[in-house]
Amino acid sequence: MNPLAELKTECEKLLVDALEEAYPGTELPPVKYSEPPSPDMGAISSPACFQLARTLRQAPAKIAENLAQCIKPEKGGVVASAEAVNGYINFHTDLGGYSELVLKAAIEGDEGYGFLKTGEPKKVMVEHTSANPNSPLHIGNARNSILGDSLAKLLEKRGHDVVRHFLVNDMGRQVAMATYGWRLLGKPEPKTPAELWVGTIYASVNVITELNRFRTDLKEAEEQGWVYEAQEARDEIEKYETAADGLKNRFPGLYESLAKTLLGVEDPMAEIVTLNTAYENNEPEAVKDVRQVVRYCLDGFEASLGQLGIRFDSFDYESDLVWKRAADEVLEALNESGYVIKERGAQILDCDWVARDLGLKERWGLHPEHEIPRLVLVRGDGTTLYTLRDMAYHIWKFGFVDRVINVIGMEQNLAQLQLRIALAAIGKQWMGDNLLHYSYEFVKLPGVKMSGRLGRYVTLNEVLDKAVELAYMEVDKRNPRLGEADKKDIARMVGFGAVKHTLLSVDPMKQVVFDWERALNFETNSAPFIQYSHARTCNILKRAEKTPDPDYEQLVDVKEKELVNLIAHFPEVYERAAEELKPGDITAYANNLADRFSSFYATQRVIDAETEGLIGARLALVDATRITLRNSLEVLGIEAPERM
RNA sequence: GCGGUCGUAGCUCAGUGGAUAGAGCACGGGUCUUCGGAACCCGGGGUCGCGGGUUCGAAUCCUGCCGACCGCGCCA
Repeated sequence: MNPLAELKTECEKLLVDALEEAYPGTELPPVKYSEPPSPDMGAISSPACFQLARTLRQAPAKIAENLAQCIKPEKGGVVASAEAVNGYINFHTDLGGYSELVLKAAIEGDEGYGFLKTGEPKKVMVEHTSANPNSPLHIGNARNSILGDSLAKLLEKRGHDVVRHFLVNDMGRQVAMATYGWRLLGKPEPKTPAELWVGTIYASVNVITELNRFRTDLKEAEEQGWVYEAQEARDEIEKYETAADGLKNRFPGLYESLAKTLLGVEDPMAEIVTLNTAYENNEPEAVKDVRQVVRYCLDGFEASLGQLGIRFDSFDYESDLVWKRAADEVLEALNESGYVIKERGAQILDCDWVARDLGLKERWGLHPEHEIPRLVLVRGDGTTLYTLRDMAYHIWKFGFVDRVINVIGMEQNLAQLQLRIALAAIGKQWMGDNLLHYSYEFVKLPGVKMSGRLGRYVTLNEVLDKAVELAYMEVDKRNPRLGEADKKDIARMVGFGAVKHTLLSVDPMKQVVFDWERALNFETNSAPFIQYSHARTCNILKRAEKTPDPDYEQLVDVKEKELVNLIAHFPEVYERAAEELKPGDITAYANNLADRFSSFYATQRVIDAETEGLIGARLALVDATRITLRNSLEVLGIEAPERM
């Protein structure tokens, strides 16, 4: 299952024995192994001599020499020899034995190859996407969805029991605004795509009311002769007018129709607040309308993400928590904790006090001097704020899972920290300990930031459509005789793969500027490149008419050794990626493997190799590559076509 | 002001204490009598933001500074 681990164990034993012989009584430092720059220098190497240099008071190179001389590989093992180079001890593997061990592990492991199981399986919830249900998913939300789903897959393969949840933020003003606009239009049936249509209504209402507001401001400023204020208003008006132009192009007549209707409304914001309050109070008419608008959006989300194979186990409505008065108990517990301050009728949690009192700063690795801002729980007028509901939501989550991973943008860093502190304040520190905010940076458009309020975004659907269209042209060009259904199927896999790979291969903490060219790149260092390599492996295997007994000793070429080494590393690469929640490690690995395979493919013949034994061995190598590429793609949520 | 994140080739990015800092794109030059050219091979191109420190060894850890972004709501 893990051939590399077997190799390491053997090296470890040889090192310990050699050390005892060369330097009796010396302890081998904790194991770390690295790969030599070239497979010609060995399959694996130990830098232990650098660590030993201090205690033994000798140069690392000298120690390595002495140690290497004492290393006596056993017969039947996979280590053939060891040599000292620059202070490293490089282990060479037995020509046939190691290749056989690795390739058999991959081929026999097949669909399970590399997915090392955890010793402590847990119930884990991954909450991701949770986009406001009043605008379409854009490429920024997509980063969240794709990361979240990949995390879920990584954890599942590790043996955890994973559920995927989506929090429906239906209590906000934004949703009320969208619903209000929909009512103004006479509650029409949505145009498609429905979520873009709803998003346009929402942004239009927002832009129109803001424009009206700033125009009034401007008029007043001009009358009063306030130069600065007037200029400020003019700048805002310009910004919103630009947004309005964009919106007018989306659904003909929609913006104009809303603008006309809103002209007759004296205070639209007041009406939106009224609708929001009615919804909060569970009034049937409001519930019916708001839920309808939310439904339009969620159906769209499910359709877009469903294409990508991303699905949820549950959609949790914030309003349900409100109607159940779930926050009441939480507030009571907080008040009993003694950490709550009252100020002009408001109730405020002193987060810094909690953190100091419970030693959370040290426990969670926060700056000890840093004062954590306090958190208002209840307003002066007695109404509650979001955090209370969020606490109730998380207590509910922890009712059936051991660990929660929230995939949420980094702008919520403080809010998520305060949430954990608040949970600790009411004696639920274990929840704080097991709540991970998986933070990521937003996606920028060249020059501007995306904004739902202004209706300014590149939608996920747009990106997917364009990617698939491009992929189709590519497939059609290369494989014109393929059936139409097959072409479409392949184009879908390739196009979606390209988009996913682009978003997964960049560190989540890095801001990315959305770039069509990069997202739709099909060349080396992309999903299509990996998929293409996979298709090639399949093709070779399909064309092989016979599968002679492999003679692994004939795999002597550097390119073959590189491939064997890479395949051997997959279990550990996966394990690390799953433990550290870094899908990017897998994209890098898969690229590397595909790259090395392409290089092998260019120079080594497989099905008409020189000898029968070599044909068999290379077929095994190709098969193991195929399996490893496919398994890598699987945890990334990218499909592996057998031809393209 | 305080806190967080980021700063690596012209561009987009890998690289969380080990050997000569790597890919792709772009640029220049090559490879097909071929299991699929979405390919392969070669080349130019780097003060790893700047300065100090820790270490046998630092892009990586610590510290100061500079720059970009985010946060510090009785919003959600």
